[in-house]
Order: sequence, then C-alpha cells, then structure tokens
Amino acid sequence: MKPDSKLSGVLHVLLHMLGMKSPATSEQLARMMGTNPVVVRRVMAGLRKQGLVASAKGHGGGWTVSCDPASVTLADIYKAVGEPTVIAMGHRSQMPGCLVEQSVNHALDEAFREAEAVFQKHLNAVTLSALSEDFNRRLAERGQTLEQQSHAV
Amino acid sequence: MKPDSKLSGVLHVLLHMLGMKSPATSEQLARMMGTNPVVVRRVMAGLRKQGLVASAKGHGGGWTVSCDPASVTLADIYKAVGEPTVIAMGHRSQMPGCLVEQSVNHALDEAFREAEAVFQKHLNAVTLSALSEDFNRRLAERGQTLEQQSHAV
DNA sequence: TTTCATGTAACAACATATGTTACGTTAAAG
DNA sequence: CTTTAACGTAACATATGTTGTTACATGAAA
Repeated sequence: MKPDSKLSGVLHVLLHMLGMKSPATSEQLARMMGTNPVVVRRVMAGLRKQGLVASAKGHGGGWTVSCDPASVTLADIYKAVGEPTVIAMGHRSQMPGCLVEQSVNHALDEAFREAEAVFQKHLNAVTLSALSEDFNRRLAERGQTLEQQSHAV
Repeated sequence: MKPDSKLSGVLHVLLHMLGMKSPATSEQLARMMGTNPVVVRRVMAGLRKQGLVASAKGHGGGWTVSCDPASVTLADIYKAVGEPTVIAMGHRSQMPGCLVEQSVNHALDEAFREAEAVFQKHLNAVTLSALSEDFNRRLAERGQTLEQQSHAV
C-alpha cells in the first residue's frame, strides 16, 4: 500500500527552516521535499492553523517557524498534518449482526489500538528541538557546516 | 488511506469454516466476505501454501481447515496472507546524502518499528481456537445456535 | 459427458494520494 | 501606481495500488 509521507516531509522542511534566518518560500521548501510548491502550501496550512508556522504574502514573504521547538513534539506536528491513518489495515465490512465479525473485529481492533498507542507515545516523547539537536550532532560528526548541507538548487 | 482487509476477511471465513462439517466453496465464502469467489481463491491460496487449509476440485470440493486451530496464531495467518503493511506512513524520499533526512527517518522509523512490534506481539498471543471460543461465548450469550448465525444467502 | 469446483492470467473499476494548472489576493519594490 | 514576488485555493490531471471481474483451463465426481 502507499504510505503517507506528509509527516516525514513536513519534519524535513521544519528542520531546514530552523536553520534559516529569513522566511523560506514554498518554492524553496518544495525543492527540499522534492515536490510542488502547492503541495507545500497545502500541508503547511495545517501547521499554520496550529500556530506552528506563519506565512507572509508578497515580496520577501514566505514561511517562518512561529513556535518554540523545545515545547512542540512530533505528536503536535502529526496532529497538524491531519493525523493521517497510522494502521494500514482494517475490517472488511460492517456486518454488525454477524457474531463472527464481532469476534474478529474485537481481536484485531485491540492489536491496532495497542500499536497506535505505542506510536503516539513515541511521537509525544520527541520534541522538534531534540530532532534538531540530533541533526546538528550528525552535522558535527561529518564536520560539515549548514551551508554545505544545502539541497540541490 | 485504504486499509487492507485481507487478514480481517480471512479470519472471518476461517471462523465460519471451523463450524462447518463439509468443505466450503469459494462461492459460499465469498458471500460471507461480501466479495468475489476469485478474490477468495486468491487469498486462500496463501493459506494453503502454509498448510492451514486444503482445497479440493470438482464435485463436492471446496475448502477445509487442515490445521490445529489451537496451535495456529493470528500471526501465522497474517504471514499467510502476505504480511500486508502494518504502518500506513513512510518516508518521502531517499535522499541518503541529506542529514536532515537521516535524522527524520531515524526518529520516525523507531516509532514505526515499535508500533509494528507491538502489533505482531499481539497477533502471536491469539490462537485461532481462542478466537473461535470467543465467538462461541458470544453465541451463547445471545442464546443462538450456529445455524441461526448464518449469513444472508 | 455433464456438472461443479478450483487455478490463474488478464483486464477493468475504483479509491486515494500526489502533482499540476489556473487564477485570485496581498504586499513590497521601483 | 505598476510590476514583481509571494501565498491561497479550487479544480483538474496523473499515478499507484487494491479490489473486482471475466475468461478459460484443469480436475473430479455424478
């Protein structure tokens, strides 16, 4: 099945934005994510609604981070991108009268619920700044500067 | 996103088959799952390959359970249906050179891995016979017999 | 030899996510 | 005050994957 990559993509651009001084345009972010500016606006709109980023129109405009990275977790961002489905499996049909269906659904739902809970718990445990620090650690290990890490332009 | 329902569907028909004396045809099972006989054969073929069910051609043929329900877990069946993806999320792209990508992927992969492990663990803990017993318990609570629980024909 | 069943390949339909175009709006620059 | 750079958004197009369907071959029992 086709995995949803909104969370991955948005984290990618957020980390880049944390290292930028001036607003980033949708066009720049789109290049980082390997996609289209409109797609960027679409997903960033969700973050803006949660107050995580701000956008400015017109000349010199673009996107800026408007939250404290230390107090925003991956769970917040997951929520901001619309809480895409975590579990790729479901039930075939809703035959509420069939007791077999009820047994099967009950057993599977429990497994789904547990898996999703663990996932959410992990997202809650990681802040944006923790991610950013992890990135900077990798940068240091490589002995590179932020500029050398730029994407293809 | 579109959830995969092979595991759910196959468990449904297996539970029904456990309560049947004679072989079940793909057509009967298809009605139970609300789908097409060919789809049934497709998914049942995986179970047959693992020795969980057997099929017989010709007059009076059909599908029979050929395993001990007490020693087969939902994990075995999950495997038999091709181990469909559990997690509905992934990474946007493979930009191995980008350290931001590496940080993000690492953080998310860990969450995905943990969630999937919990899921598998739960499947391992439930046997087919346990599911069947759960069904019979529900049946008893309702004061019904197996026959009254038949699907729409 | 007819009927009932599986086995399988090939094709069609459908759903979803993603990408793209087009046009409107806003704001700074000149 | 016109041009340019940016976002906002709706509408449409494309791609992909899953499921459903048709068609035909094979095998076994009546």
